Amino acid sequence: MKHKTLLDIARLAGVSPSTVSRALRNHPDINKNTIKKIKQIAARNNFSPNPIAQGLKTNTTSTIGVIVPEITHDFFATAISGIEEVIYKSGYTLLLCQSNESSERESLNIDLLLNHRVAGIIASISESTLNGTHFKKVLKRKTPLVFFDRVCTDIAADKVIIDDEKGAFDAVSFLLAKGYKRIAHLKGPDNLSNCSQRYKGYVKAIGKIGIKPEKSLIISGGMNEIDGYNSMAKILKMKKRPDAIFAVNDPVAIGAFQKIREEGLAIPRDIAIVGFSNNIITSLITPGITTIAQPSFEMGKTAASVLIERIRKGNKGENKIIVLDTQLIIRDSA
Amino acid sequence: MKHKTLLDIARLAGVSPSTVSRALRNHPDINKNTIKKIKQIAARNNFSPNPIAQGLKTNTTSTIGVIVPEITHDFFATAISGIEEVIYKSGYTLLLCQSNESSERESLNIDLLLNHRVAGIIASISESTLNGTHFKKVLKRKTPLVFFDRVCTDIAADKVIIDDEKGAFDAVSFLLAKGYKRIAHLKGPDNLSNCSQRYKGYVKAIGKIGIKPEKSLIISGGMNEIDGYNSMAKILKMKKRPDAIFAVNDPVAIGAFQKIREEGLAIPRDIAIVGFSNNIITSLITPGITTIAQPSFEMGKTAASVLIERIRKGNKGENKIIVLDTQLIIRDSA
DNA sequence: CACGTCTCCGCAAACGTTTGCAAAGATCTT
DNA sequence: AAGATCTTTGCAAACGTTTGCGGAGACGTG
Repeated sequence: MKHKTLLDIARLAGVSPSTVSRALRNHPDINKNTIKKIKQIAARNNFSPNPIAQGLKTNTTSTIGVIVPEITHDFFATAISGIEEVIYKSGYTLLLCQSNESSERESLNIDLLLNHRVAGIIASISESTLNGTHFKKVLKRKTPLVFFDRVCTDIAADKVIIDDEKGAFDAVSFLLAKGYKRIAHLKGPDNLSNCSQRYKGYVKAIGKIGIKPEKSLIISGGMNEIDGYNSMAKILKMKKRPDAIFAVNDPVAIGAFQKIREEGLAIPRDIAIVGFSNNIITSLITPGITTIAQPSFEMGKTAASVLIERIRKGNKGENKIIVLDTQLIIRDSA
Repeated sequence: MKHKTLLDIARLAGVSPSTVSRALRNHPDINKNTIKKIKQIAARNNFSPNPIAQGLKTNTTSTIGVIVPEITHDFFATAISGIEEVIYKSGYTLLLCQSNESSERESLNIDLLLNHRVAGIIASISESTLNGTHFKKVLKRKTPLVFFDRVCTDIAADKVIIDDEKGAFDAVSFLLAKGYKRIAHLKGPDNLSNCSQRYKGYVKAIGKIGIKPEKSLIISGGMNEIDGYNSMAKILKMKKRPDAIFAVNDPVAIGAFQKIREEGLAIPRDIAIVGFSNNIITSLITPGITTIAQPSFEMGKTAASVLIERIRKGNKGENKIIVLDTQLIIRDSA
């Protein structure tokens, strides 16, 4: 069965294609009755205009491109879910790309999306993205762009983030209040803005009580479980172990958790741990991991809303930075 | 900056647009040297043909539509990741839809994808999809279609599944071998083929040692944690409790797990539990949950490969049913 | 030399929309 | 009654490709 075209509807209604085109979009030039008649006929034939032809004519589509490092991360999966919800309601569709934490792949994804004439792009940058040169292409094409969570600081675009520094500060302050003295930090890559912010929060919190951060207690690594596992292994080999761990995110905390358990140590008795993100899993393991709740679904939703607003306004206006709230979730790991 | 067009390249090369079009696709009618020259010029101007114009002309796109019940499910997230991997490598892009377990939404998603002239569709049906009438539209449009995991039995399409009956049989047999006598089953919706298959496997396993399944030990519910939690609550109220639980999937197992823990019971001492899918989480909680490993990433990859093969062959040929292997993963919950 | 056969390329139509412009008829103004 | 203005519609070009067909020139053949 073939799709009906504007011309088919025009013939059925006894008018010209241009009238149908205008009628379906409630153009004020068209008579109210004509509009009603045409809409009826269109509905009866369940016609909807070919988005490809529309795209060709208008040089834009109703598709929104999304680039995330990895779909399988709990945080990104639920953020995408939030994005999908508002995009869907607004009549857009979602073109999904995965950078696999590779900057080159990210750049190719951008080319792909621009080539597809997406109406806008929502992105969270990869671990290996050191600067935003490839995002400049997006700006050049005047394609609306919004970052969420992992943002590019050198690119002028809307940004939806959380107060990572404050979250980290809260987490570490909590540990300090509990009486822990030597707190290690499993740090993420420096080029990721949120990681360096979390690091700042860590430094600030321990600085507040007059301690200087010990170099040896700061272990840099990636954002995955395996990274937490490896960093923890290093820590456990130290002669003077820390009594608590602040992990840059939950997967890293989980990795550390596993290593600690493997060594037969008890949490929090031998070593305490707090994470960041409030992935579901932190509530299911024993002991539950104290963490910072990050509104992932909400972040996806607002990123999408902000983007759509920008699209509707013709990509005009100041760049917004929206900061969402975090919350300390206390469980038994500290 | 505007996108370059075929015409721009044609002018630069001093040939007609048709020649450029053919040259870029290595049409045999075009002289080898001309091809080389045109390709050079195209590359230098980093031109790539406008997919929208191509789509209009050829009435198909290089986009593949994916419909899943929920992106946030571990299983679907990793399956999507697998899909993305092969789609990307093959030069296609991924249009993602979420049915939110709603059959109507699923139907709308199908309309959307067909309207967008996707090259093919990969789907896993929703919990509330009782029959495949809305998938008939896909067949009518002759759009290639492949189901994975949750398939529509009444629709002629390629299918990528696992042997759910065997998986369930293995899981329950394992419990029986361990000496458990009264095994309850937290069952999924009957309309989901894989759920009814798992149920069959359960019945078969306990039938094999001469026991008849007790009606009261079979609790129907959904596929989420909350369903497992609620079903478990019912079970714990029974006067004569089962000594083991076989859950239709891991989220349900986790829900049951939480309820059991809340009641202060011990796993597996008071009650044993086995799940299905091998979500990461089952390995992280204590005790680890015995489950059936389901190759989610692999399923996504093969679904995509099968679809692309079908697209390339012009949607011809027999419908394939590909059954992937499962594996019993023994942990401490039984 | 006349003809057929290849090789290579361009013309122009087509895909299904959108939109500037013109124009026909209706209504108003003086 | 004759313009002027407003309302409503249609014409035709355009968006950037693809593709059937035709044709110009090169080459071979008898």
